[in-house]
Amino acid sequence: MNGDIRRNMALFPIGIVMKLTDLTARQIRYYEQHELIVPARTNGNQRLFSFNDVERLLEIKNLIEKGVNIAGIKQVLPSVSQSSEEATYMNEQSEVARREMSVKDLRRMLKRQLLEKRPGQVTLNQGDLSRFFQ
Amino acid sequence: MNGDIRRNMALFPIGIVMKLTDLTARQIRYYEQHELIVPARTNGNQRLFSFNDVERLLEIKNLIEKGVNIAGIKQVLPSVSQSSEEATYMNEQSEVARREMSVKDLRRMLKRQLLEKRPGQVTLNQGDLSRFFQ
DNA sequence: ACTTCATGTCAAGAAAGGTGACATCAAATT
DNA sequence: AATTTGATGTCACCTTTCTTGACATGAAGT
Repeated sequence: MNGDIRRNMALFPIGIVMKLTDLTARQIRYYEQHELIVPARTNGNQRLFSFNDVERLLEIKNLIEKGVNIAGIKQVLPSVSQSSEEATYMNEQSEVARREMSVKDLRRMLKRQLLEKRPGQVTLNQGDLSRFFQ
Repeated sequence: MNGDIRRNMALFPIGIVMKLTDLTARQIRYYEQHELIVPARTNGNQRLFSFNDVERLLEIKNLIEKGVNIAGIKQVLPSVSQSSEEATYMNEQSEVARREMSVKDLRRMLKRQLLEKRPGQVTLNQGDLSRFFQ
């Protein structure tokens, strides 16, 4: 949608996303169950979230806090983007991996940037991710 | 919004609207209480609904049936139009009343057109009102 | 006069949302 | 290889909100 492929790269396991969004794994899986979000999966079936996924989760959190129920969120948020469905699960064999930085390195770097700078509460707000894509 | 002043004319008391929308008075007042709709009032404080109000109620009904709660409807539907707030309560003294047809006559006519043609179920659906404004 | 409408309140059922806690097994990381 | 992290599933539970029905009383409309 954006043209920026990084936004759709499936990078984060659920543990990271928990910390980024301050949602419990229970909640995140609950929202997936109700089709508010469709994260990619690794070959081993573990969820991997993209930046877009994380932003969507932040929007969901936002609406929930406004009292909007699941059905309402489905009306408000654009239906689950096919971009998630065809999300790029970047493994070491992918074409992108052949460039300067491996996915592993990218994830490590982002993990540091996103989490380690803020001890204690690391909750992001909507828009906080945008600075990574200026 | 439309330029068609008739869409904002406060014409129908709650009883008519009940039949048009198949909502109970309870429900309609409930939606007003929660600021989903702001009908005009007569001098005697009774609600008077415009065509726009009725259409809005049909949309609300639609969303309710999809399971969207009040908070969600507020997100989905454009916030209550100021057109309702400054809704034209047409009484016999108003300028429009000086034209061919009095408001009383108009209401009688519409009542017949909208209700008497369909015995039993007279529930309208979204868009049904549009034929009055072609 | 008769019908319709307004406001307010009690009640209550139903669903929805959200969580916690386990248990078991598989995947990933180091 | 060992440790951590994640997946699925389930039972249970609580709390809240929604949403509506049903009355009662008094005023407005026709």
